[in-house]
Amino acid sequence: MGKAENTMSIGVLSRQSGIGIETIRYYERLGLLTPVGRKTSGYRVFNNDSFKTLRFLKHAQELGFSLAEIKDLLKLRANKESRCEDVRVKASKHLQGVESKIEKLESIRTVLSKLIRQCRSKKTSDSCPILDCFEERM
Amino acid sequence: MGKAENTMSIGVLSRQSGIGIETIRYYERLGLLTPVGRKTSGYRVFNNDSFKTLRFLKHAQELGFSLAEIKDLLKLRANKESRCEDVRVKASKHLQGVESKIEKLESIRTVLSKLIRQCRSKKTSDSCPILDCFEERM
DNA sequence: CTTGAGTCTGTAGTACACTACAGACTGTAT
DNA sequence: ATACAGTCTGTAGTGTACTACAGACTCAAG
Repeated sequence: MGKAENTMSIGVLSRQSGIGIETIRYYERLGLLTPVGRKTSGYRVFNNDSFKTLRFLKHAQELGFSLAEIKDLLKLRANKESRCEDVRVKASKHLQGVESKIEKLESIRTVLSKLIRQCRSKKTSDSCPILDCFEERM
Repeated sequence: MGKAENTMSIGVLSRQSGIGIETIRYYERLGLLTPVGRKTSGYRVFNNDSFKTLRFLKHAQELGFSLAEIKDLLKLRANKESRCEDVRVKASKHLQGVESKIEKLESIRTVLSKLIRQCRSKKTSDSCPILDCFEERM
């Protein structure tokens, strides 16, 4: 053991995580990722935990969590106490949001595909069902 | 007949359409809605067509079209020539975008609800399946 | 004629998640 | 010693769709 701390500069972290340097600094400004320290020169020092945090962040982001939500999740991850319940609640709320987005998009899909079908099968060549629909009052 | 042109000020148009004055002026800047004229004072003059254009815009927006897409649609609406085909193509493209968004959201929903279920039914109280998942490499 | 509401232009702010600089300093290899 | 890559801070720009505001002008009613 000893001091094999696995530290790295921001450039290395960036290359390893596939996240841009500017983006990493941006995450720091938002309080999502704090360097483990600084060199006397002011250079940020990161370690493997930083890398894990970034991976966590990316995964959460891929599931549609905003950076603000992710900030909360990271806090829960840091506190080892009773976080699982809270995480589940946050995830459930987020799931609800996802589901309502899906519903909205599905109703849009229904309307749109109906209009496109009408348009394709229309006989009267002078008016466009889609444009007509958009002009009508609801 | 005669000159019952049904003109109105921006404030009246705003109230009738439910769209804010600033927003109407913003639409004008983007080239989506041009007043039919100006008074000597510089006041914008609108008419019933302006109202119809705004209604068109809102309906298209409710179906998820961006203002840039709507600008194109409005151009097609203005040209009386062979627009229906073009409109259908634009609508179909938009529908594809909607469908791919739905797919993405559905896969998110699947993953999320699975994680939440795992979390609810877990026995081991020390680790959180959701947090664990986010930390894992893909 | 005065008051108050309406409107004008131009600019800037909001939210979100980045992205891009300028200008200065540091670290490393030759 | 010097070149060059890496990093620093702070500020500003991107895209989307608004929204707000300052300061000036106009319009209608009493």
